[in-house]
Amino acid sequence: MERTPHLLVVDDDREIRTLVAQFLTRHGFRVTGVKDGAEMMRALETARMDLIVLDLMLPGEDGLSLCRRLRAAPDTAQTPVIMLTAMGEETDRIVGLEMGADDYLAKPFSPRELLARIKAVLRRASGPAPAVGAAPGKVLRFEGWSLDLAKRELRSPDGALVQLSAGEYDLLVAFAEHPQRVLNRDQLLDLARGRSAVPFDRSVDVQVSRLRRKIEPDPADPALIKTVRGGGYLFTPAVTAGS
Amino acid sequence: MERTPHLLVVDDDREIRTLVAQFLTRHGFRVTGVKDGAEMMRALETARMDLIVLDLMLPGEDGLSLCRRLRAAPDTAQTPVIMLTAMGEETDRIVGLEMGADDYLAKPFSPRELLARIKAVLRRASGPAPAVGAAPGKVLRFEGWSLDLAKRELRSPDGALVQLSAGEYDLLVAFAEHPQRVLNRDQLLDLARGRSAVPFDRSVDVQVSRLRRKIEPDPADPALIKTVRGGGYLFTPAVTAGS
DNA sequence: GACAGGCCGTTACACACTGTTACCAAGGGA
DNA sequence: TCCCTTGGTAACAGTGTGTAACGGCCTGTC
Repeated sequence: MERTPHLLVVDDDREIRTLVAQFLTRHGFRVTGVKDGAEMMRALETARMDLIVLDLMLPGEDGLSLCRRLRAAPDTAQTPVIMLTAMGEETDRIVGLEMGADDYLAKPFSPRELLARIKAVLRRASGPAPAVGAAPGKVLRFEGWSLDLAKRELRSPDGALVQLSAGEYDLLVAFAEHPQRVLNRDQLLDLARGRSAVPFDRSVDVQVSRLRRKIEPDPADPALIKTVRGGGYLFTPAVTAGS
Repeated sequence: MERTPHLLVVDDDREIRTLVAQFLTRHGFRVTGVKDGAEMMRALETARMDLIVLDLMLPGEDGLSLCRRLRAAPDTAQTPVIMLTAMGEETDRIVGLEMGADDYLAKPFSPRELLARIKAVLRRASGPAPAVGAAPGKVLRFEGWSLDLAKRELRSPDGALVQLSAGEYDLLVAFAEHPQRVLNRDQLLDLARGRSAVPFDRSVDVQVSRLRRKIEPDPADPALIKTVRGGGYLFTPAVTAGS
């Protein structure tokens, strides 16, 4: 998505609305602020929105009901919604998410957190809708290597297909999606296997060793996957995403 | 090994400060308490902090102003701040968040809540991965040497890769990021290891000795890392940051 | 259902790293 | 000069990491 994402902020508190709008504008979004559901609908008729920040408590029709209506309309069924609620009540969160909100934020919230969640939701939404078994058709490239996320294939700089086991592939994706950042064993286990470490868990070390054997020019002196003693592992190359 | 997060508590009420510090220490943090902005700035010069708990009402410069200054300085622009205020006024909250605070807590607060928020903010701060391909690897150069922070690599003036252990690398980064400044053993330990010194701690001396062996032309008469008797060590070269 | 083959977690051992200790030398005040 | 303090570094021991080997599990084939 090249163009500036356009956000719609729906909140009846003028101060919050303005503040949030200013903050998000400073961070590179186009922002429209409205005070209730009626204004929201009018805004949606005139412009396509990339994401809606929706307060739960609104005069007139409340956020939940509006969210349901958004989901029902074909034009807005796919538009991500982040709900704001005054209370951090579990039930609100559950109901909000059930109504189709993509994320939820309890007031008082920090603008930074809202920003982070907006970015996360947009990132999630920007990939093509996950069809059956299809990963986003993305290719990650680093140091001549290319990692095709749709095909689950790795090609070496000379274009040869490198056979990776499922575990090696998942680990490499975890690394390639978090480059130049030290990842500890827990994080890697979580990213690649979706589980957490048990005491004396050495499985990550062993998988890293196996992966290095396949992608490092000199596995004894690794260049791509560096060990950070006491910290974890670091994927050193700059990674670019393409298709 | 996760390093213990180091928190800075800024509050002019000695009792609150001590109480909070004790509580947080019991829960596994390293805590430094100071009473005003001047002391805060001094503390930040000597140690890198992972999070700052900042009272709004302070003698001298107030919390808001300090927060703005923290955000403006490159070293602390990323350091999370949690604001404490005596009044639960909405405007204070908003202004605090606008100044760049990450979270906000109204006095009187329960230590547990503070703890929960600190943990949440730290989780968030370490949180989402930077966008793929976004991080431009920084390189520090001095006297022909280049220290690649993304790859964790050191190259000598003739371009050869110099193998450093994790500890040697971290120590060198600490030096290179604070050149031409005497750093005492406590500061070096904090910068490079994220821990504080125990009595009779000589580990810094030993690591410096090991590092010198690898980067000094003549380790017996060091030129890059000078010893300051009774003071600490001094990294003498001018350092330039590039990419 | 039996079997083969590959994958992956566990274990064990070798080796590298790092904090501690000890001893010696250098620095500096009296 | 003596003597105490401070720093350099060798030696050692505890800890973390690399990786070979093993075995259980799953999958595909017949």
